[in-house]
Amino acid sequence: MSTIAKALGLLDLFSDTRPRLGLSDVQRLTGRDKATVHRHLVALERAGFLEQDARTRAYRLGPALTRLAGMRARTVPEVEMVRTIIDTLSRAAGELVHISRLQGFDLVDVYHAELHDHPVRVSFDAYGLPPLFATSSGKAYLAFSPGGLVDLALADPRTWLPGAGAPDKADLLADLQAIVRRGYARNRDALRLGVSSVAIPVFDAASRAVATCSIAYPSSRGGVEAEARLAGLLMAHGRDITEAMGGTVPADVQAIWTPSRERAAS
Amino acid sequence: MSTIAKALGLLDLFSDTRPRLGLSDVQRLTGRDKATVHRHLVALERAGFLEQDARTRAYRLGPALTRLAGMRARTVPEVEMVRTIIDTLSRAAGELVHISRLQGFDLVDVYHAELHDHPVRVSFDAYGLPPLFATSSGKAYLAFSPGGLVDLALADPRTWLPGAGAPDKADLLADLQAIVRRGYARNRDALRLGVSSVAIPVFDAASRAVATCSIAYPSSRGGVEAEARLAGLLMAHGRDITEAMGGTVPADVQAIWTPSRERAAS
DNA sequence: TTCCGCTGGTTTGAATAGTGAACCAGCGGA
DNA sequence: TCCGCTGGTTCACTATTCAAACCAGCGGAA
Repeated sequence: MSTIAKALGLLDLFSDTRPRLGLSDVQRLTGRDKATVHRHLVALERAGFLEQDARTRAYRLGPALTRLAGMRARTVPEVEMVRTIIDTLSRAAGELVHISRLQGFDLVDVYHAELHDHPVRVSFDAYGLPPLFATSSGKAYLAFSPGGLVDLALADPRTWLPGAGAPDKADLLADLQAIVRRGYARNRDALRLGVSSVAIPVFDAASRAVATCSIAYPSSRGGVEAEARLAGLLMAHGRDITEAMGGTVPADVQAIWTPSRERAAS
Repeated sequence: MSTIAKALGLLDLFSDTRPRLGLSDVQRLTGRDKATVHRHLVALERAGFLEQDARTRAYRLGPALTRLAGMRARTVPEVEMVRTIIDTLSRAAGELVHISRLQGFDLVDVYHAELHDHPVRVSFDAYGLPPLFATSSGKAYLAFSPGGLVDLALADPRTWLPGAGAPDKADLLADLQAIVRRGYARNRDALRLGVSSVAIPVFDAASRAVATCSIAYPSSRGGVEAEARLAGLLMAHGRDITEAMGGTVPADVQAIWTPSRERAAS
């Protein structure tokens, strides 16, 4: 493991629930040497990736991150293009919409939008790297990926529902087939009670699923009709999203996403 | 110079005008060894701080930055984010600097600093909620906001100068246009006799004005030169302030804030 | 007060990483 | 075919990391 990876890994220790860490905290969490950890923290602080509270000496995420993230949002067209679509979608859905990319079996947030003012909203820890099988996004991804991937994913404990062990393969495959037929994946209260979601895959230029777009909503807000409405919204924009990211939706998927009367009209 | 500093320094090579860099570009810009640079780039990419275009093999800023910046925005109070900048600014200006956020048409204090020891100083009532048109901050905000907002503000008596009635719209619009051209708003003895101030807007991620940063000083302390010095100071830090709060300065405003010789140099 | 256990931070020689000149392969143009 | 560029890799040499001991400061308990 490279020094750089180790140092950057320290940034991942910070989370919504743990926003401030002291030297000893970091040392305990990583199990690494204290002297080294300290030098890394200082290096990160010098570069502006962390900043240190003058009083408590605790470290927190630094301003350089904001600066660079802003630059990325302005200069990386993928983000720019996806942003307008997701914003529109969030407004239309009235819920939290987010788009995540897959790195290994981790779902990492590319962009999310919450442009509405429901008093009750899903407060989503968009940056939590949830297990694949615990999310509609993860299932949407697997459903539209080559079969071998499911076995790989099943072999990795990090993809399992917390405290639930490996999912049953037969059940899972049936589930994934249903998703393909339906055109979208769904979740009700799986990862967190009271939170439901629907998700569709996003494809790359070679029509491989590489990312997902999902809408999360409070289960209290709706049953079957709400799900149908939100899933319909997602599928209606599915092609736009994939194309904004430079990809192509496979014809068979597009056929499911396009209601038959529209297909007849076009 | 540590390995970490070198690697993180690579991220600073990316800019709005240079968003995509190949290995050779980075090597040339840094003057460092190609093998090392390559290893650093790969490490950054693995951590998600960069991503590589599959086709051109060029690197660009990665999604981890968005993820971490979002976390920072949620976990670090905005006061903390701007504090160091405002403190520095106050020391450099030798005057009272404050940053206010707009809630409706009220300017509410986010943070202020007065790190100097002039015997004569502007004593500021941070909780006074002064009327919008009576402050340089208010005018800075309106000048850089969509036109419709002016009419809304004019319709609200709470924004008027105390005891003065509604401002004349034509005068006001001319005033606001001058502010946009100048890059900052100013006030002399408007709200309180003997108190002058200069102000610039602070923008959010969508480049909308959402707050202001101003410097208040005793009118006795200076005329045109003092104003020019303080306004210059403000504009020089304008981008830092906006970015510290997670926002983006619109290109046209940045062009006014950046002296032409600096623009030529970069 | 004195002790204790914690905190952040620094120093030491032995082990382990990172470094950089030279190298390779691929591509587009003359 | 050659050239100059690109991104990427290899292997002696060297700088960094490791582990442990150390320091100073703080807050609570005896």
